[in-house]
Amino acid sequence: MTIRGDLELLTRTGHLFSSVREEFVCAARDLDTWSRLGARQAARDLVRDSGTHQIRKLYSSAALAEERSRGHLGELVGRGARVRIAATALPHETIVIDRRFVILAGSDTPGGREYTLSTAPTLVGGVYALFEAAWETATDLEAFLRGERPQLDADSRTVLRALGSGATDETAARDLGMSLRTYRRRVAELLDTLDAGSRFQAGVRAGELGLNG
Amino acid sequence: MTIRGDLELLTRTGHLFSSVREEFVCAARDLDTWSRLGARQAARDLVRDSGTHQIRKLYSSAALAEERSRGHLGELVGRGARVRIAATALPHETIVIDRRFVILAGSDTPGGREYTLSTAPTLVGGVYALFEAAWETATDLEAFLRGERPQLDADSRTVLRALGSGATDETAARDLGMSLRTYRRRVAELLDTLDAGSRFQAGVRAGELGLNG
DNA sequence: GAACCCGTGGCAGCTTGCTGCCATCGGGCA
DNA sequence: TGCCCGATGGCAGCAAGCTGCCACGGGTTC
Repeated sequence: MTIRGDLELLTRTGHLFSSVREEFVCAARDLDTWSRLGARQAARDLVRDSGTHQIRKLYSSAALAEERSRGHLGELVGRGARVRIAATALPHETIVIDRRFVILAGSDTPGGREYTLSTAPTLVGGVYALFEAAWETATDLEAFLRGERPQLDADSRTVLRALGSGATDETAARDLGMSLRTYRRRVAELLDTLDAGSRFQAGVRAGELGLNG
Repeated sequence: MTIRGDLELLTRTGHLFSSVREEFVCAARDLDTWSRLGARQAARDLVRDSGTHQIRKLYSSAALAEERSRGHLGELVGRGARVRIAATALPHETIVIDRRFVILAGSDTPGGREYTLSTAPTLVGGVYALFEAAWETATDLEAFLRGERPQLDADSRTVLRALGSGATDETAARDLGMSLRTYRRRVAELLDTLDAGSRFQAGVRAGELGLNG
């Protein structure tokens, strides 16, 4: 079933949100959608009486950009929801309720954003399975905030990858098209920001922070 | 569009598989489905002329249970496909082609397995985004196979900890009460068993395998 | 233009890491 | 005892990594 526009979404699916029995899972890029709908309050209510059901929310790191959003997420966690942060963009909002309904958000169009609501078990199951897989390996909000990765620039990331490849400085520098001296400067800077006393230690840190790809 | 049974699936979607232009992604528990369809050969053909498009396959670790399957996966990789292993079960097979079609498999029913084929952009986009998230954090087949931790003896673990502490070889050797030469032998052995080409890489591996603390 | 800052890269000298070679030591074994 | 074997450690030489110094080029500022 296709739904066009936020208003229709609210009227058509509003009752679903208050009928959650066991589980409410949601994947999204950030918290904009619901704030735009003014549905933040509804979500809050949803969480409030969540004694009976489980709430899981998976966001991209973009959700942490604004201070306001961070506060809201913290509040959610405080009320019993589980929040995790995924490494990818999650451009399409996805909601699965009780493994019975799935709501997928499309892209913005002139006529308003398009949503798809479905109860087909195949569809719900497939989406749920993928959500599960993404959820399983995402990092907990708390851990993510604690881990506050020292955010490296693109340059450092390349160096990191080169280091991880096991190449010597010489070949790595050549591959990256920079001089040996500069490459080593980069490495030194990297060790510095990672607060590592040796390359080995830096490797461990890099691994911990999941800076590899 | 709902499809009931494997036969119908083949006739209805066969042409899609040969029309892949850019990308073919697939998430599944294991390789049974396609072998059951005798479609293994078709998949092989698909990969063969994959010069133009990209193939990504995400499986649960169940796909590695059988020797035969492992061989098939290796073959896939050899032909240019990228294979990763997810931590979850992935009970529902999912295929996305060129970000235009999505095929979802349901559960077995008396009348045959049920499949859903859709081209709705919202749906395809949503599924694709979730796939992307799951993919991003899954581990590469190669890394997964290698990851069977090489179980180190107590000695190596001490060395590992010393390395992780960031100390130089000299101080580390002194602390461990062994000669510099021996310490370095240990380190060399360690790099060998970790299959690392540099200390940095060894650090990453050690982190991956959680051999710290 | 002159003065300046900043990132880069070459050079040099030093430290650290790596490894082949050989001497040594201690433990089994005939 | 004499022999073998594996582990150890010293040594030496080389490779790799580290860093201070200075020069060059491209911006910016005055």
